[in-house]
Amino acid sequence: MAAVTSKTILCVDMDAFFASVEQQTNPKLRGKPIAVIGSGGRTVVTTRSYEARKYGVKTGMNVYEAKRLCPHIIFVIGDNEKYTHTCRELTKIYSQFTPDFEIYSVDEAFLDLTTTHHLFGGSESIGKSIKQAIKDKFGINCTVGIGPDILLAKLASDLGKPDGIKWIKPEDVESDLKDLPVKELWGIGSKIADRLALLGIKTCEELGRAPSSLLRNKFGIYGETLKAMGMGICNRPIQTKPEDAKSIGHSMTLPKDIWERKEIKAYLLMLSEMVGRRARKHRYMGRTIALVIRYTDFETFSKQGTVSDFTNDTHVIYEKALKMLDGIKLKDKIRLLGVCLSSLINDPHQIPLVEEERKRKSILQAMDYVNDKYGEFKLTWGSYIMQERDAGVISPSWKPSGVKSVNVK
DNA sequence: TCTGGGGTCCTAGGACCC
DNA sequence: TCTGGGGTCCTAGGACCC
Repeated sequence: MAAVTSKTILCVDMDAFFASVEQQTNPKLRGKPIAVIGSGGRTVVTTRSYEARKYGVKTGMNVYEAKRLCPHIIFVIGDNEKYTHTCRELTKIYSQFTPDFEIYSVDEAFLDLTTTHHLFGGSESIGKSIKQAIKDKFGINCTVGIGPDILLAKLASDLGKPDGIKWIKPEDVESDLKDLPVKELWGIGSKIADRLALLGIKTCEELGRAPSSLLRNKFGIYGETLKAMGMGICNRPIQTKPEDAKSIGHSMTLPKDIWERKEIKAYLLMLSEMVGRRARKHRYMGRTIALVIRYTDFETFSKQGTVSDFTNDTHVIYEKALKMLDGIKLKDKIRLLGVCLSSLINDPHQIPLVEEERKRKSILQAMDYVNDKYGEFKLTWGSYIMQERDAGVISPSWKPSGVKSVNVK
């Protein structure tokens, strides 16, 4: 392999982003254990402050469990506006240091400083400047990780948390990864970690030294990637231009489990409209439609089908979803319903976004991310879209009464 | 009193065609 | 007598991420 011209990647990861924003907005919350949750009745903890973490409160916990662990925890319903606004402002800070950055999610970004770090006194100096700028402007902390690739920059930010700055230099990769559990790496979850453990591989060093043939045999095409990851090598480039979406979907845990077909249909229509409307707004059409169902006992499955023509028409999506529902003999009450449109193409009837709006589109994606997180019907994806929604895009005539309870607040 | 939502990528198996 | 196999499309499900 040819000697790699080392890149310099910087990862900025907000510390407890939503919770920090809330604490900054409302001084009464500062220094206290808080958890940001959704507005629905069956919500979970999305972000918890560092004060709450001390009690063992974790992301994904339901509110009762969080309360049990931390009786004086304060729950705050998430406010997309605040987070998307902050995210948008953050990009202004990043762009001062490089044109090549990727908004990976609403609270995380990667900056490629390879060609610009020398202009600002080095990457560590940039990291400090960014941290300070964010602190000054928003009063919140972030952690900066620096590394020769995206995997290591991300790892560095994880290791540096909270409110830290950590640099994994090329010459330190080997020692930094030596005893690091593989689970710490971005892309290795609990299942893969378990399977690796069965092979006697627990640390990154062991992973990097494992025989390719073994990994390939056990993990297929991903085996090579895993081995490279163990050595701290990652070829994923910074995506400065957002890629086209592959799917657009919405799902919701219903306010209560339902069985009545009439009720199910009402939700399916609503979900189909949410999907169709988003596809139309972003100029996509698709021809694969999936219906997702979760029963009371959490058993979850999906059924998908293909329609002959690409569509983003609410009713085409709805009718297909309904047809697939007809093919299912429900064994229990339904807890969650979802509709997803995939096999997407750009809507040929619409003019694609011009090049100059690329960056803006990536910000949009980040905002989508927030709204995805609070994907309930009443929530918007960004301020400028809210107006249209407020204008009543969803006809109240077919809005099922049951949804109202979701919409409240 | 239970357990969110939106994505991407990968695999495996079947249908169908040449 | 015997038995093919590549390629593509499609569906279902799992793992991972924020």
